Amino acid sequence: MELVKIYECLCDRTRLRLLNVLAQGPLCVCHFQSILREPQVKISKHLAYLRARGLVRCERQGNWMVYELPAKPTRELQANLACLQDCAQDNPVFRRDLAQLKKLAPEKAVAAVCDERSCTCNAPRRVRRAVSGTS
Amino acid sequence: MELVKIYECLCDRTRLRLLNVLAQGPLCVCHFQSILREPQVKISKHLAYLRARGLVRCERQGNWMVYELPAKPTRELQANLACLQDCAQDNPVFRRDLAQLKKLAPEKAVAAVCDERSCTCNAPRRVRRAVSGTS
DNA sequence: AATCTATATTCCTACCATGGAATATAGTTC
DNA sequence: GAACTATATTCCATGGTAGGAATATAGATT
Repeated sequence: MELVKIYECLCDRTRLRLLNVLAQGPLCVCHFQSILREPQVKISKHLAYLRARGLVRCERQGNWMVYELPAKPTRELQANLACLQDCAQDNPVFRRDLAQLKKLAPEKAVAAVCDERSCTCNAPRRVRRAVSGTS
Repeated sequence: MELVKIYECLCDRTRLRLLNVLAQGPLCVCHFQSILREPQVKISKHLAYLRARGLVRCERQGNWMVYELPAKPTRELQANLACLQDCAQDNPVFRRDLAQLKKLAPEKAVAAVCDERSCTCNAPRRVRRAVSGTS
């Protein structure tokens, strides 16, 4: 039963948040990181989980991987994503995520990829490197 | 997030079948057994799982436990049960289960409890007993 | 080619769920 | 009250999943 696979994807809080944000349009991984404020491994793994089960697709754009919902979802997937959208209305977590999304890309409704040069998502790594240079 | 709990309940094939049948009305455990053709432990455990998470209620009637969907489900639960109903339309397993249900209770759309005397759900046990009596 | 950046994968640990066999429990009937 | 019926619970083994730390990879930049 394919339906079970869908529900398996939906029964994790992080994955629900990812899908909720993705419903607004394609997005790259580091934006997910800063919107959900979750570590890179976690985001990446859950996206892989969703990808393995056909709930999302992804495409490379330079350094960035852009994730998106499938163009032609199953009837079952479509119904459940709509249901999720519906349920997300009231939920403070989901609403906050969408607010964060708008902050990252205020001009267009949807943020696709980070700025050309460097995105600020992984700030900590740059800091660590600067420190090591002082020795 | 309560929504996750709902999806956790939905991500098992047996539980989906139980909920699909329950959408037609209250039902006792042994009817579930014969409709799904699954062993008693399995049915009972999954019903307990659903009960612990508030997806079903139950009430004793003599020897029988009658399970039913909650009278006033959450908005979220309501939405997801409706979505499940929608998805179940096409699914052969779900359809077969409903057909079995109608066979058990053709007169009324909904079967509540087994016959007064003895229900035929647990036939194997009676056989075993007969055998032991021959010694 | 060396370095950097964004993302993925591997390894590990802890936990939770599933399923079946056996057993317990709570009503019912005789 | 003893036997029976419907259902629940316990015990056990197995497998899947989540999360983090460390590491790998692929493309970009210098």
